[in-house]
Amino acid sequence: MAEQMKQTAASSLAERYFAAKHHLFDTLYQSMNEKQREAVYTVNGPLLVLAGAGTGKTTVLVNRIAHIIRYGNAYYDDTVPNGLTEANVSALEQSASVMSGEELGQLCESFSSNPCPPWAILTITFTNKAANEMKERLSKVIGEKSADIWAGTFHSICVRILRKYGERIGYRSGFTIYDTDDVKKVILECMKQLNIDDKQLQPRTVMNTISRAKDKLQTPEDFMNEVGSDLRLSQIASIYELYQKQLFDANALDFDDIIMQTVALLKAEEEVRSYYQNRFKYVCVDEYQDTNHAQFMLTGLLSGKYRNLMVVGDDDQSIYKFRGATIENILHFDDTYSDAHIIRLEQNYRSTTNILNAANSVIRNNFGRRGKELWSNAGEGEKITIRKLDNQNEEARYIINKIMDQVIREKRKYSDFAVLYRVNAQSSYLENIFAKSGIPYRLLGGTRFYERKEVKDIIAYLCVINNPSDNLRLKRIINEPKRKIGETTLTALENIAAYEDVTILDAMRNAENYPTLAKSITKLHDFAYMIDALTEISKTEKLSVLFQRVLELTGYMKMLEAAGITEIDRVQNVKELVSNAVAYEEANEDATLSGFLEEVALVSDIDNYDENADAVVLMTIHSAKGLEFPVVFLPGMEEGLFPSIQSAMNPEELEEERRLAYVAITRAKTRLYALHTRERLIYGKTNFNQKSRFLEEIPEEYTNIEIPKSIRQQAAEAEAAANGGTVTAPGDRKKKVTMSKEFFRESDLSAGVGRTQSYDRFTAGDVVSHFTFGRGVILSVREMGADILYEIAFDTVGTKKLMATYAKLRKFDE
DNA sequence: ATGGGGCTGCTTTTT
DNA sequence: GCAGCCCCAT
Repeated sequence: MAEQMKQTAASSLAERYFAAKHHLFDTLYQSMNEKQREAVYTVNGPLLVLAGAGTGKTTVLVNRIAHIIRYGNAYYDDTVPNGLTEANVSALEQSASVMSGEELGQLCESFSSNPCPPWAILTITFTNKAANEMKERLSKVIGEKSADIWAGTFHSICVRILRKYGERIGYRSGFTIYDTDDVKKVILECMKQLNIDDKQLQPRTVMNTISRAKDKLQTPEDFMNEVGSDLRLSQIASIYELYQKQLFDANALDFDDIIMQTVALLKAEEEVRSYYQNRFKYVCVDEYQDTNHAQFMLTGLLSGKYRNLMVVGDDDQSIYKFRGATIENILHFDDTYSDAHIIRLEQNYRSTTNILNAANSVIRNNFGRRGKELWSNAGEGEKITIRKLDNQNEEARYIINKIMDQVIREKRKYSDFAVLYRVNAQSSYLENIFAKSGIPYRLLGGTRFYERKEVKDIIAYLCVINNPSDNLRLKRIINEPKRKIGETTLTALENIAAYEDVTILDAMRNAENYPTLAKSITKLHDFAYMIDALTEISKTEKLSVLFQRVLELTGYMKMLEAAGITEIDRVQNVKELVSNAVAYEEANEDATLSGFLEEVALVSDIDNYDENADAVVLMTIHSAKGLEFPVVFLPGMEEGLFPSIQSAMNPEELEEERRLAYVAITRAKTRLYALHTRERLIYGKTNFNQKSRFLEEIPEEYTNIEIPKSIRQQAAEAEAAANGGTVTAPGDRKKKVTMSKEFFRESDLSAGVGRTQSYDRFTAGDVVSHFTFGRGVILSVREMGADILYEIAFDTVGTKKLMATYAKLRKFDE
């Protein structure tokens, strides 16, 4: 009897101890909601976090990692300390309300259970930007220790593994990474060799098919066995085989190889596998909805020993199916990991309820979801503006007017605004009009920096220096600048190289031994020796010195400079490349050529997007994933464009488009404009598109459909206000428009920004000052309709062409 | 070997 | 609309 009493007392003491412990942790993380905390505490075993847009998943990831390092499995640990007394427990119970955050943190350390060193944690993200953000936030929370955490993209982590152990599956160090451009060239070459007509079988299709095969970890043999008697597929299979051989011979990997070969390495080499499996006690994967099968296998392998695998994703934001992402990874995570814990984050901290309700109503039309409804207590907010414009230029002007209006009236920053569109092709007209407006903007996407010819050329030189087998890159630069080494000589070189089983560069060094090269011996020797000399320099000198020498010795800079003004942009780009190399050198103590080339191969434009720059940002919806903006414009919400014409037939693709629409809507915090036009010029054709079905899916209660005033109405107003000035709408028809006394107004068809009643006229040579660009000198003046196009050399931003009505120039006075 | 001119064909999203 | 390709003339 007495024994029993004692036990009850002990267990209730233990219960109180656990309750107090939990309460202390809950207080420590009181800025988070219950679900978020649950995710932080759940450190052991497979964990799936379904995190809707804006639900604070990065916060969860960062805090969970910090928690693992400091406290381990403290929260769910069920051991009761020895000699627990009533006094201990009451002390704990009272601590939460009296302690500071720091003291609480200290106290909680006493509950630690298997805390984990930072080097045993791996976090995988999708973009470098996300990886950097993760590292930054981690270093804020846990300080220096964060440097030891492995945080990177799938590709950067795999490259790191391959650099270390790739030799075990036949890759030499210093391997090259081929981008889509390179891949296409190799594919075309393979097709030519195999006598497959590139008109009957599109290289694009071949590339995609091979890429999908690699996502599924299919080797050329696997693929060959699977295709059966299908002619097209067996053609692709033979291309795949040859392609893979060519890449391997060039010591090169494409993007898909980086993942696939790492998986192959981990599967084949027990020693390597157990090295990483022992090392990584905790593995976290962000954006899990965008992973493919190979990446699924990879995370499974890396976390294989401890099985502490956390994946975070949102099935509703899966928008990369087209490049092999399988939403099944997230939909079936709990099939594979039957003991998986699942947590849903549904409280949104980003947007107003009107925006969220609109997003929810759109995504609800998709089947095959895990089901999730975002909510927020940010208040109802403004309704979504839906507006029809006449054409894409009016649409762009509408956007500019709204931005200028809100910058002036609401004191918003330019960086509060984002213009998000479906296809990059939309960027050109937007950019044109933005450029004229004088509004600072940044355009992401389009031709990327590292895809520019001159940049790729210089990189190609460095690749050849780094990897002499890289024949593709060698061919790119062998005659750039012109060295009079043409098609004939090159073919001869390739034949010799293949026959002798040496590199093209070797064949060049030994040119004198081959009659077919007789005419070019000196030219070939010169080139090979130049590469040799640069290779020597690369071994002893710093990266920045190597860069200078490459520009000099190859004659590349001279070639650009000789071309004069027409190539001035290219000179700039090359210089920017050099400064990137210098920056890389400064940021990395052990800066190597391989390392730099690797970074170059794996960065994207979005990684360089600087959130601090005060500029409107223009980009595709895909690039905007993970970002948020107070005000978002969605131009081109039209059938045929969004959803795109090619998805209309296919229900699955249509669902992906709808998810993309969901991503687009949920980028906005407080204000959203969805725009569509009567006619649209795109890809050189004018289309008359219906309003997008996604807009029809938003209930009226959340939207405000703006009706433009009719032209007649405007004319009447103009009559009434006799003090108005005459302006001409860009493009055409003179009409009278009232100019308001206000700084500017939005008038529906004319749409101009800052059309003051009159503006000064300048002539070439005048010194002017601009709202954002500052001081500049007028270079040229051109009448354009009723407007004037000024070319102005600004002190800070270089030469720009601005329309007088938008630029709002003032005479410069000291 | 090179450079220009004209033509075709392709345009969804990108680590 | 435009990039990249091919063919032809130098």
